[in-house]
Amino acid sequence: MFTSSEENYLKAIFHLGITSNKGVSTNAIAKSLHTKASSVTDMIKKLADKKVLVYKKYQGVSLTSEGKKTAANIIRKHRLWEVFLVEKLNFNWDEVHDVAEQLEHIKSPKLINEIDALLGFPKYDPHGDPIPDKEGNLDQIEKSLLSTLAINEFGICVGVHDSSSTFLQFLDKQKIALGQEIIVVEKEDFDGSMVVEINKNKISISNKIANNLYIKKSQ
Amino acid sequence: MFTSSEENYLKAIFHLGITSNKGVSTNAIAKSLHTKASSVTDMIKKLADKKVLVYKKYQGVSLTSEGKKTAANIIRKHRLWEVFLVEKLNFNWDEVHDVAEQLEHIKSPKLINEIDALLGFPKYDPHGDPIPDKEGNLDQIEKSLLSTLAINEFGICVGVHDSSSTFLQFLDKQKIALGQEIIVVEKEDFDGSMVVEINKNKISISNKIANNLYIKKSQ
DNA sequence: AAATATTTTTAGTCTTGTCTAAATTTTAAT
DNA sequence: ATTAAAATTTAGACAAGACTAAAAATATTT
Repeated sequence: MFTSSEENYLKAIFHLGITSNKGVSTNAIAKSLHTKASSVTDMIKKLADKKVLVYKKYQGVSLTSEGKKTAANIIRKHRLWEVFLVEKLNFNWDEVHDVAEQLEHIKSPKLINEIDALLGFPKYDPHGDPIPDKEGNLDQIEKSLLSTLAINEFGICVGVHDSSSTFLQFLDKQKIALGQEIIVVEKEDFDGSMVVEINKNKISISNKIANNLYIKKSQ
Repeated sequence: MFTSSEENYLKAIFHLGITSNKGVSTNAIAKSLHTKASSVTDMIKKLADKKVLVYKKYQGVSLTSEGKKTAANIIRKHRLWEVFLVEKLNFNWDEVHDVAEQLEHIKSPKLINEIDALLGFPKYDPHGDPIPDKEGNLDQIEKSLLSTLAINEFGICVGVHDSSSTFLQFLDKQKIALGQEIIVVEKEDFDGSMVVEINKNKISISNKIANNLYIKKSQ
């Protein structure tokens, strides 16, 4: 069994490990958890003893299959709770993260399985992120950042990269929601901004926004 | 804000304080939390500093109104989660305690208010215990232990004293549930056992059981 | 290739919450 | 009213998880 702190490390390392095929660096973990590198060194030694990751001094870490499974399970719980909060308890998608961060550490297999069933076994959370199955498998769908689309390309909004509440509230204000069709109308080379059509409205999107919105291209 | 550990102490002291009008003793708290008296002394000093209880060396403690409110709020959360688990997630009443013990420490006013609303603002938890309102008021209903009823007295099962899973499972096996009418048919002076009629069945009840089942007398 | 910068680790400290063992106070019994 | 017993507190220790500052290893520049 793992403490909440250990679980948070596993989750962070799992997320960081997806992008890089090399080991995850101490500093990267520290940054992601808003902690100090020395604290990370202490913790990864502990987790290496528990066989959930492999650690060679100065070489970063990578999760064992046991570690991956454990991490995926925490992410599964986090995302299922997020769906529950939005679907059953009238939370907005920008309000769920902090609460799910607490709920993901509750230890009760029956609890999370029943929540899963109550929700009808959802596959994606409110931000479009896939929910790992009980074995820890996580399906990666084909998606692209809005910023990579060319003029006249179109697709469906399927997720957000940054799920900070300011960004999500911005999307709400612009009436941009997951599942909506979006078409690139204009692109400005100068600042990377673009004009898109969504919901029959043309709106101007800054480069920063376009770098945070995932699109599933339709061909 | 309070740590989970502090919250557990407040809850324990609240429960112990209901029965005694004097201060709650260090040993009683230690026993209730399965901890040592010296640990309790440390913690109550800390809680006294936080103004949630008053403490005079060797004299035990009692909660301030602030402390009572905080404790009642934790108990409110615990009992609402228990209702949720039974009503929405197919938990049996003997399975809810440990999970609720974790869930009660989740910090999110919106979460618990929405759970309350989802459940239709219940007044009692699955064991018949009253749920405090948002201000921390807890209504005490008139109830008696089954063991205190005389022959031919009858009433409604409204709660359990001991809510250990073995006792609750025993009640399930005997088809005894809250809300059912119960009549005392025979009483045995020798061992305090009794025969009662419940659900058209006559069953024999040991003294230990009769001391753990609460009845609301009908007159 | 040497010098510099960055990253990582080590060593030592701190807080929270727990413990044991010993000392003190209160309560109960003779 | 002493003495014995029980309850409580103090003192000192420990584990978890964090920190700072300094040392060591790795990367990057020149």
